[in-house]
Amino acid sequence: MPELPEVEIVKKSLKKNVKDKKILDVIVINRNLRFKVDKDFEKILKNRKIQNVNRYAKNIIVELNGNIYVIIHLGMTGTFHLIRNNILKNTNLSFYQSKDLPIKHNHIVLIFKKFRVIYNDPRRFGFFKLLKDKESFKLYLKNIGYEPLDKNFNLKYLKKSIQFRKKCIKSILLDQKIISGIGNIYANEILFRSGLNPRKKGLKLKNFELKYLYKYSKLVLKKAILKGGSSIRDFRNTEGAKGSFQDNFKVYDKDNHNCPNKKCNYKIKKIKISNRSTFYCENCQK
DNA sequence: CCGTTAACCTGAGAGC
DNA sequence: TGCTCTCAGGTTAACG
Repeated sequence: MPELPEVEIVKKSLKKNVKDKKILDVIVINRNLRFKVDKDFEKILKNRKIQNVNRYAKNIIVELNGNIYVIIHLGMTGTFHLIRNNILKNTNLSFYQSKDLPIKHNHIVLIFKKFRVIYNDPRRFGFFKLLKDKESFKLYLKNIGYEPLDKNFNLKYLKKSIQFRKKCIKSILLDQKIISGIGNIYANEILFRSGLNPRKKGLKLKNFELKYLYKYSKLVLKKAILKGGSSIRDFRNTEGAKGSFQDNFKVYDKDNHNCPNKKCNYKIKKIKISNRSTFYCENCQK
């Protein structure tokens, strides 16, 4: 479920706890995630030191000594739990789940000296991808479109990736190969703020509309990160802080609510675009 | 090459 | 209670 802002929060919590720590052991309980966990995953990670934890779009990048990279994607329901030795109370690293370690769907356990980190994922849409050299890591990133917070994400990039496409702008925003990091919530929110109808075709967008898209995709994601992400269910990060961007939703899950634009008396509509729920105001978004 | 659809999974909640 | 149906913050193989 997490999109760029939520993955950023998870990454920060993870980084704070595991950077410069050595992985003493690895247990894979279930290899059948979106991609099968590599056969030598345990062997390669064991006794390696975590040099850094980064993020690009919705991918968490764990950098280990010896040019080993682990790309972690949380899919729809992936969460991390950090459990300190000899302390019964669990510390949750994740969004969207209870503070306690779930009983079912724990798939991967990383054991450190003073704690262990457990990956839980009921639907198993997430993955752990092992990349064994810098080249394959670079290649992996190359196949992802720029995220709105990337310095290369600019008007020129938007023009060349949007203005010739027949598909609708919402599908473009959700296509990680074109623009990465945006998911269903933020696509809806960005389009409302940009005054763009989600069904509008990419090639119909005018330059001034691309400028709005540029502005609001950055702005919405940044603000969501500042607010600690969005959440519909309970969650805590390691500081016990809650995300609150859900209070700033203007259209997502607001069908039949009044349009937030005070000068408008229309109701927010709910439609489906390529099987994803889409919320918009037909008066404010042209 | 392009765009759309079905499929991958489990669990929560609504309606009966 | 329990059954069936729909929906969920994601991605991608397969198809036309």
